[in-house]
Amino acid sequence: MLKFDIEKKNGLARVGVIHTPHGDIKTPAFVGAATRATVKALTMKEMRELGSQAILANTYHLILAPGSDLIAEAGGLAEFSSWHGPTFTDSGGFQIFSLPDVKITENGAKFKSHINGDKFEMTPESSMQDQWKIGADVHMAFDHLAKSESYDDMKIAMERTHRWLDRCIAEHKRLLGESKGQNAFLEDHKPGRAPLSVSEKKAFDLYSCQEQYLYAVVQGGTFNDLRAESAQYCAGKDVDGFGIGGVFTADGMDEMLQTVNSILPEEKPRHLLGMGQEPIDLFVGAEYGCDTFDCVGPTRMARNGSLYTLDGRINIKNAKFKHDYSPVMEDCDCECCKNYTRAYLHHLFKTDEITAKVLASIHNEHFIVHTVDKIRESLLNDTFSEYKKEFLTRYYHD
RNA sequence: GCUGGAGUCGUCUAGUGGCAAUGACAAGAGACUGUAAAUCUCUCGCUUUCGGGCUUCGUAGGUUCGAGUCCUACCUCCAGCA
Repeated sequence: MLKFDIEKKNGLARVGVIHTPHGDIKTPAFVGAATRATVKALTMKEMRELGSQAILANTYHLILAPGSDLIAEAGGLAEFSSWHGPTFTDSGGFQIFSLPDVKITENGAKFKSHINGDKFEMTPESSMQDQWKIGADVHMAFDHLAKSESYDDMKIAMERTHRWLDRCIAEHKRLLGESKGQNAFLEDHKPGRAPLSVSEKKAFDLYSCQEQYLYAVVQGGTFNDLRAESAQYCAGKDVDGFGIGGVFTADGMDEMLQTVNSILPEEKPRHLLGMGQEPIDLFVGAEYGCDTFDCVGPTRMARNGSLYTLDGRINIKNAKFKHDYSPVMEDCDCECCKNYTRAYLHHLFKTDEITAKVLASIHNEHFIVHTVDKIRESLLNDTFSEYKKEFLTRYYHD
């Protein structure tokens, strides 16, 4: 069982530490989105220096390239990417269900690679196997995303997610073994049966002495009764934590999280999947009991020239920054703000220099990571509501 | 000086009688939430009560219902010859 210590509670909000085989995560924490085993435009060294505690990679992208076998062969995600810290993988469900041609059956999802058209089928079992080979500390269950926002579609997706969750749990346990030395996966490959492939052997050697953990994913869209039902279902399962999926906007998120996190067992960590582009997502998420977050927003915004400041986002490409020799954000101690001016960033963006994206990504990722770190601090100091009010009033003031 | 070619929105470019005029870049603005995203969208002659109005394709004339497109002269640039 994944070890999670709660240091302090305030309503649903809590401050804690997740202990993973690759190190601790002080929560609440923002996890960098490293979809293809890299945080776009940034090195892992830069990620460490800007204060990131963990990264999240994506199973869909990694099975397309370079393949989960290769990552196992390379020694797992942390070793392969040189991150060496706590890692998460998303199951790939979200990506697959957003593809144009995807056939869903009870067994799983059939789809074509967006890169070369190769045919794939992902099932709860295959997602678990791929994640096992990729070897992140925390895996997400393979879930089914609704094809529309309608109640009926949400219900269908939720119910299938629940059935798939049971299969994910069974396969996860089989792969890792109920206890060390009693690995069911190895039992399956006794002499006379199918031998272990090289990558399976490699993965077995790597992970049989080390735990990997599984989070169930709560679905239900914007419907509180479905969210409650989903949370109830997941809460009763033998998993290490929970992902909360299918959330796209902060509107109504407080009520939804209140429903879900009041039901989920308090002692297990919760990850709010994909939210964190808007600071309000992080304040509301933490306030209502989420422990970790991930989002591609900060780095994507950065690559497109939209930079966070305490007074809201600015578009550094705007002509008004041409002669602005102040840092992107006053009192920011990131590598970008400590050394470079808005005018310089403006110039780098206008001339399409690679460094523009690097510096902007450092700043945005730092901004979001530190905003969550400060939320943690404020929860410890009992100043959360003041901090939230002050931050959001200033940030969202026109 | 002669011969040939060329001059179209900030730049390059399409255009061979119905054209405010193609495309690209540049410029200006916007979007982006479990990343098919170093991506995508909009504006880009001047105006407008959004119907339109006005001024444009080196310059000046001309032919024509109508000219960026045809004719004449001139100006500028390029190539070759002197």
